[in-house]
Amino acid sequence: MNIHSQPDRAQGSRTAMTAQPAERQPPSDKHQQILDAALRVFAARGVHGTPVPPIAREAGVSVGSLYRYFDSKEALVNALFQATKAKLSEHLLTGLPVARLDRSVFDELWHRLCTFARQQPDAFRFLEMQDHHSYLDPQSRDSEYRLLAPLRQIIELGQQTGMLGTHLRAEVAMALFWGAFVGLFKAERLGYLTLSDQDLAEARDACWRTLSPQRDTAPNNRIEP
Amino acid sequence: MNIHSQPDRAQGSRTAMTAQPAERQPPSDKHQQILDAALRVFAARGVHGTPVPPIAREAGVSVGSLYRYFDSKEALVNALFQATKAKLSEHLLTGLPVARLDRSVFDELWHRLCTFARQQPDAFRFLEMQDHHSYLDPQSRDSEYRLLAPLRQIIELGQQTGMLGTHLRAEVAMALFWGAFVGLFKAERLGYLTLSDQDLAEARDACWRTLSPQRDTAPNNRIEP
Amino acid sequence: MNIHSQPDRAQGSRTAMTAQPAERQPPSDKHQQILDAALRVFAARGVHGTPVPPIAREAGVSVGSLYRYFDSKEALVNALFQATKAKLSEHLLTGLPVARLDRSVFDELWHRLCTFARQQPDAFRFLEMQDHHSYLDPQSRDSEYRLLAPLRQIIELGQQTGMLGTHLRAEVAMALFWGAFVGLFKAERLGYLTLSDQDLAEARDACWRTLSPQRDTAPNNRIEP
Amino acid sequence: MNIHSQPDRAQGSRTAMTAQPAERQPPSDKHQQILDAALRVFAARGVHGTPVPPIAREAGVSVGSLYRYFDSKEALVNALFQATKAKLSEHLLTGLPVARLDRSVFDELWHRLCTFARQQPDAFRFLEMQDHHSYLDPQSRDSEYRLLAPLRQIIELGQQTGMLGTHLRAEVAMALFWGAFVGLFKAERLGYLTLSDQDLAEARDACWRTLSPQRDTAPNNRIEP
DNA sequence: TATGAATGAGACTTCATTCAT
DNA sequence: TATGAATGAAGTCTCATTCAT
Repeated sequence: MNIHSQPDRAQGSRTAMTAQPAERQPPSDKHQQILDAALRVFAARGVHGTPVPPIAREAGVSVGSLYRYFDSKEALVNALFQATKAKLSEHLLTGLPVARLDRSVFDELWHRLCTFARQQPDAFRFLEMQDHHSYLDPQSRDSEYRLLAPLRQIIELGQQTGMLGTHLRAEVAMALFWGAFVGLFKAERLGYLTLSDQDLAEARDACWRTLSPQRDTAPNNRIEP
Repeated sequence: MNIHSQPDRAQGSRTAMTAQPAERQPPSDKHQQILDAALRVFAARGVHGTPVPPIAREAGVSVGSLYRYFDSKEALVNALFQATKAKLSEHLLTGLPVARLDRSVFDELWHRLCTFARQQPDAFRFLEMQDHHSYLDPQSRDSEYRLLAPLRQIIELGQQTGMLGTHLRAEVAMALFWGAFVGLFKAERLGYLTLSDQDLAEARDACWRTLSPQRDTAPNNRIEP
Repeated sequence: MNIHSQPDRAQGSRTAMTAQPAERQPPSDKHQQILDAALRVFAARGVHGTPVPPIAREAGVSVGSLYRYFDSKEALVNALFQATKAKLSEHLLTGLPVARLDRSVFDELWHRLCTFARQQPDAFRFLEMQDHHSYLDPQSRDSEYRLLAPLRQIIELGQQTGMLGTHLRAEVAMALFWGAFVGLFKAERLGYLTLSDQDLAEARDACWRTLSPQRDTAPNNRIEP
Repeated sequence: MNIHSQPDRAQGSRTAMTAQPAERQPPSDKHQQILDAALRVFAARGVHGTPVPPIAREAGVSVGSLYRYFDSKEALVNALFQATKAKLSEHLLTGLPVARLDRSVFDELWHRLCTFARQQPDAFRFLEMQDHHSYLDPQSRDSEYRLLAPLRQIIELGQQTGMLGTHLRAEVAMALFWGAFVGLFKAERLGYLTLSDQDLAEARDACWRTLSPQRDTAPNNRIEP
């Protein structure tokens, strides 16, 4: 059983939608070239820090052409955001066995996260950026959700099947887990550490422990001010 | 043993002060007014997305005055970054007993993180932003380190005294923990969940479990693709 | 016989005029301090290149005080221009025997020009500047004339008494002479040469020769293009 | 022997060109249009006194376009300074016979100076301005020298061949001569006189007399103060 | 269709002048 | 009267977008 039971249809319907007026060629060569170039320069210099001409230059097209494929810089950013989220979503979820969330599925998920962060650092960095809110449209914000929702479902499933503990609400568990993973690679990018394979394995095990059923609960004995 | 001294009183008095007449800091120090205003607008709209005039307006001063207090917008951002980092640093570490990192100290630290994120959401959000690298000067980057270094020392101390497990390198443990906490409040800010006190307590316990000594290690049995 | 037959009266009347409303003290201490300071900084950095605060600082007064003595920066520049022109005028003409323009009077005039350029280089440089037209008022332009007119009269007198040649109209003679002198010190200021006393004496003699009665006139035999 | 070649034809054609349709340079080269416009407005209002938008307007381009052709206002001023100095240099020196500096060559040089000052008054005025030092780069200062050096060589040659007197060091002679010429046209621009052809011829003869070998030297008998 | 020069609104910053103290 | 912090109009420059070629 796959999370994305019909991944191709979803992709197909999006294609059909934008192909209507024959004025945009979605998977055209240049379209993709521009997205790829934009990802590179945005990851390097940020969205606000990058004028349009360098994007076009990096893509090997003229500025005028870029505007034939995207209505505006903002439209380009949103398209890129959604495409990149979709790429991550696909990378993480396609073919992931989710009948039950056991340790092997978790390890697989972790592995996929790591390969994405390692192999597509620009994409990972771009998605991480937080000055997005000023130009992301509702649809883009939605694409954020389209990635997180399946992950939360997996966690809920794990809790229902007893593979994960119920000491955390699923949303909270996911926020912690996702934040921990992002924090790991952010720390590496900022130069605070270098992640060896062993580090990643140990981090994975620690995260699993966090999510798995508890054997004890330490009492809250915070120092009262 | 205290790192600094009297955190709560300082915090308390600041809170009381802001409740005074005009809802804003008293006009004692225009420098501070501008920093406060900048924090609000930067948190709301990002640094690149905020022109200087709105900052001045929010601070209740003219643009010219703003430039009397800060050489440039970039200088303002850096000053704000350092001041905010210092505020967080002070909030977290002042008076924190660090002779040994036991559960009670950890809970206190967690509590302080939560009160900071709750009481000063703009500061928390501003520090989280990731498009900083394009304008932060070396001194500002340094201030990042001045917060993280003590935290890492605490973790190392915990590992040496056996209160924390050694299954994670201290840097990795800190990156995971910090990322998890940030992820929690980021998820709330983005509207993915609402954090109850119980959620926070459960998350705290889960994080402690992650860091505390392990009783077992699950074998890596990832599905090979 | 003096050129300025009643120098004091002219000065006196100007004083009386501005002393009327008792709101400007013309020869007051600060008034003069500001003029002196303005001359220094204008000579060094140009009028447009100098903001008002540095002038006040150089004068040892506050900006507010400066504006009590001068209505505006433009008014200050005009007052300075007129005062400096008057200073030069006085330096050159006061007590100069002009019953007849013979060689000794010419030499005296040259000597005075040189001492002014040497002893008050800021004043000389300031008067030389040519971006004046954008802020000089008619009265200031007039002060230019008040210096040149007596000089032209001297030349005319010299021509009438036969001490100078009549091969040049008086205005033309004066423009040539004045330009030559200015060119000399401008070249030195720009670093193209260093003027020794002998250079100045030789230049003086050359200028005298130019103005004195001709013994021959070379025919115009320019190459026709 | 010629320094360069065919000055008059180049000059003539340029003159003819400007008489074409639109009163302004043909729009062949926007770079040149901007330089021409800048020369006009700078000559009229000074460099510091002229904002960028009027330059663009005078050139018939937008401000943004101006910045496509010149990195900054300062870069524009420097480019203009160098181009104008080169134009003057070419106008004066191209094809000038300099095997020996005799009267005919001197008259030719004078004629060229006059045509330049008459036909390109803006260029002449712009070069004369003295608030240049605050924005001219080393290369521009160098271009000043590239004009003066050949002139000084000509004077030195004239002194060596006995056509000019040796009573003045070459640098001094040149400073006097150049200053005298500048003073002449500056006086006309300021409205102190109007130069007829005869005035110019007489001034030319007077300058030649100043430079040519002396027959006598008057003793210095300045009045001692 | 593709190009990239041109546009001009709007960004950051300066500075002549004012005015509360 | 003296001060200098405050003001905001105006300056220099950038960049998302358009359009003639």
